[in-house]
Amino acid sequence: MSSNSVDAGHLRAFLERIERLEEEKRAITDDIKEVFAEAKGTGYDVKIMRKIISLRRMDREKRREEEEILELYLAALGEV
Amino acid sequence: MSSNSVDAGHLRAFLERIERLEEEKRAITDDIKEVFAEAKGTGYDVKIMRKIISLRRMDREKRREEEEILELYLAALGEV
Amino acid sequence: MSSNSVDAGHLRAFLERIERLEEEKRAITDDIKEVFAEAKGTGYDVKIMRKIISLRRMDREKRREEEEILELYLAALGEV
Amino acid sequence: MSSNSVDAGHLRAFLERIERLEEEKRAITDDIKEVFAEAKGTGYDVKIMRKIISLRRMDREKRREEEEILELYLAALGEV
DNA sequence: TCAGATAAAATCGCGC
DNA sequence: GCGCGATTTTATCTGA
Repeated sequence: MSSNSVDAGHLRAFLERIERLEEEKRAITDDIKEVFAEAKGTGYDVKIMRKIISLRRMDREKRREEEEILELYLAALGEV
Repeated sequence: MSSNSVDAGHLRAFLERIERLEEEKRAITDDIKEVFAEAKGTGYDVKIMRKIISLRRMDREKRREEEEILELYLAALGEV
Repeated sequence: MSSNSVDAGHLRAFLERIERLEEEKRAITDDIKEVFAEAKGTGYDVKIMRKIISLRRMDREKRREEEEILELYLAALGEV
Repeated sequence: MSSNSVDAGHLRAFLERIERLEEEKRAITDDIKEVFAEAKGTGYDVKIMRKIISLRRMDREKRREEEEILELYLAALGEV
């Protein structure tokens, strides 16, 4: 940034957009907590649930990374 | 937890609710990043923006806590 | 911490141990950078190398998490 | 990179060197954590310790940079 | 109170 | 050489 003519009103708009989004994010975090609490109340083990979710996420990420490396390999072959 | 009669189909439903919420959360995180990127493109300094947001959040929390303590005082007065 | 009689010389010793370890860590980080640079000079694609390393690390972590969740399941069964 | 004649065995050697170094790095990270834990057990505040370490690092960097600029000045003088 | 999960900040390497 | 994106590191927060 090198100009001091930046529009402060514009900055304020950016800040408020971010703050609104952060509030939404916090609400979702709370929702997640509630679902865990509800599951726990139904008799499920939260720790196990977290592990399952973690493993499922790792599967997805692994698949994604494998696709990425495949593309990198193909791109490298294209350069041969 | 002491029963193994828990309903696996129900567990699956909980997991999927959580995963959906986590996805929404990630989407919002991305939105926030985008707003920062846009602000940066407009010439604002992201690091400074983060500081401002952090300070504003602290202000809000401080005000909230002050209101809470005021209510506590008022409640205590009511009991006099 | 509630005592002010903490031994400042002892604190200094802790700080120095940490600082020495951090220095060792930095040295290793530099070594890693050098190996990447050497590999790059030999004609390898650093991005692909990083992806391979990342995938291999994910494999190891996945295996570890699977063992952990197995133990959690066994522990849960023990409580039936 | 334009050749596909890269030696795969050589690549493997690079990857293993890096992975070994990363493991050493992780070990040191764990050592650092342990020292912090030990210090905490002795009654020190980890957060404050981190701040002190950070400040000391900044001091060292500042001094280093000042020396660098001094050398630059001296070199410039030598060219007069 | 503590470890473990999550989010934020700093750092680094790559491409233009 | 510099900004951008990815990775790593630090700090905060939550739950046991």
